[in-house]
Amino acid sequence: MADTQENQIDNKAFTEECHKVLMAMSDALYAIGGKWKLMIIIAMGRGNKRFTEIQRQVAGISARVLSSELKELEMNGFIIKKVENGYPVTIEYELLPYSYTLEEVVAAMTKWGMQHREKVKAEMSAEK
Amino acid sequence: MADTQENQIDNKAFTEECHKVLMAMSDALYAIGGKWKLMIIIAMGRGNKRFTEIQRQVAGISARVLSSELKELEMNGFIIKKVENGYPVTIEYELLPYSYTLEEVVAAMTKWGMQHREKVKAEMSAEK
DNA sequence: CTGTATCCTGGATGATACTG
DNA sequence: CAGTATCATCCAGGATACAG
Repeated sequence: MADTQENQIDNKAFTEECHKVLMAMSDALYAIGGKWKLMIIIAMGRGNKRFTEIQRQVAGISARVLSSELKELEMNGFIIKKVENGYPVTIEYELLPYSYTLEEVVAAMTKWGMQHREKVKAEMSAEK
Repeated sequence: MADTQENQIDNKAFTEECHKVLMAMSDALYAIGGKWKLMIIIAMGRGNKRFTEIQRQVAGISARVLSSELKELEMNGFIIKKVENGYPVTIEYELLPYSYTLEEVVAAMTKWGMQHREKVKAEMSAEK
């Protein structure tokens, strides 16, 4: 009985904690989910600042999509667009400090991605 | 001159490293990207094993989508479907060990998601 | 309860051409 | 170089109904 009550309490707390975690994950996916945002941030973190540089580095992204992703990233405080007047005008994108709060996420995902690639490769050669 | 050469070497190595990281991220996004997979794994990690339990916990997912996501997760070795014969038949899904390799990723993302939520909330109240 | 079958729509993306 | 405009396409996912 006491056991049953405790279990109910535990389950309730557990469910609430689960909701919190799921909500956090949902928030994260909303902000940085999708096919490109993290990859753009990685490329920029490696020193790519110009539109064309980023596009070359992030294989497969089109100008239209890169343009709209950069706008979203700017709106959400991850990057800033800098326009230098001159001949010709020079445009550079830079990471803002908020991008660096993603370092752990990026590190964890890339590490996992590398392990996963190894696993898939091993399976490929295993099955004939 | 030597400086220029060294820079070229550095840049080349740097670009290659960037490619590796981007490829790893791309692999990871391919396997666990999308709106639902990580959330399903979180819910299952909290003890939800039945189809309906998972659907209730992962707010907003439809039966059709959950069904197809579970199939993909099973194909990719993240979960296993267990069928217990009885009256009625009981079906449970369980995380396989490979799901636990995602722990760091999940932890990093949920932590970031919580911080992000706080930041957004702070901005909301700031701008009247 | 645990799904599957259909139908359908919006938004994301690709392709291509064009501009300052 | 750094994009924008336009059009066509595709598919994830929602809604609903149904089935074992």
